[in-house]
Amino acid sequence: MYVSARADYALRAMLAVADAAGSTGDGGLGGGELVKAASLAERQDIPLSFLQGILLDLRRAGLLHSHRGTEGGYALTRPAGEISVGDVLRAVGGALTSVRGMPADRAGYHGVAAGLRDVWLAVDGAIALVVDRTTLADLLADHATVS
Amino acid sequence: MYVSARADYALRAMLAVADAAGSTGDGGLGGGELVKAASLAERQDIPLSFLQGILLDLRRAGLLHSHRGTEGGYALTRPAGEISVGDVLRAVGGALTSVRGMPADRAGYHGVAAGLRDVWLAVDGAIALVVDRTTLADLLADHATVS
DNA sequence: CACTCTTCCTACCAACTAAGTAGGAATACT
DNA sequence: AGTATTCCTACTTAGTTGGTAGGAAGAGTG
Repeated sequence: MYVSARADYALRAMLAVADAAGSTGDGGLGGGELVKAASLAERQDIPLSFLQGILLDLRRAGLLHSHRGTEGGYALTRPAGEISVGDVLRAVGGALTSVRGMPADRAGYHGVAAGLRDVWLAVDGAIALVVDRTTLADLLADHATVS
Repeated sequence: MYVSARADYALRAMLAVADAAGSTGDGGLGGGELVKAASLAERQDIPLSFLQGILLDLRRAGLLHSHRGTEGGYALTRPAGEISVGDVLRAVGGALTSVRGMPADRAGYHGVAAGLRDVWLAVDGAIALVVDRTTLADLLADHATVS
């Protein structure tokens, strides 16, 4: 699996939004506090103008909602426990597994190589199992126990 | 997971070599019949000069041995049942999972994103489980039952 | 209305990688 | 000597990734 900078930044930004909302006392139920892009960029060391494009993707995917103006910013549309890592990856990245740039399920093998398609599908399923089971809340909880 | 053209071709070529050796009656035990690069390229629709570089990688990784000259070609160094898909992928591709071009195990997260590293390691493990369990012989057997 | 702050959106640039090509040197057999 | 094949290096080309710039549109304030 290749995790692009875009996908990496997207996850870090989502975690930072979830953390900011959760730390204000609403129990991480989402939708509360608005966080500004500039604040996210600074807290996770992400180039601001690059981050803005990523946040736009996340909003279009329905994971964030935003508000403009002086008191504007971003917030989760759902509780952190209902947003999985896979949701975020698919919002910015497309397919989890790709073969030569194409999604794994249309490979076009012939002859003796026909079985390879099933291997890629099995890999895709195994990845999905991990990333769909892990939620943002899980990751935040890990962090809390460490610090 | 991203499967590059190189990795894809490598697997198809290995399968074609294994098949050619197996169909000569030695039971697929490897090391027998030599197959020419040109024959592999034609049977699996791979650009010949590109394939030659890939075969070189596979030989350097110890999966193939080669012989030059008029009756030259390539053959497996081990039986097809002892070569896994993961062996081939690692021979041509490097790490199975990478984050922004770096191997998954050195990510450098801080703050609230610290838990991400464990996610990537879990993904890497899940992929490895699939590709290390599947051997070339498994894939050839699948093909045999279909055709 | 005028002003400020923020998200929104498009276009663009530089660097890198992947995919494929070309041409020849080394080796093996006849 | 000659031929066939692997071996190896350098190169080209096209696409993607990571990142920047500059403004338009909306939201609040006096």
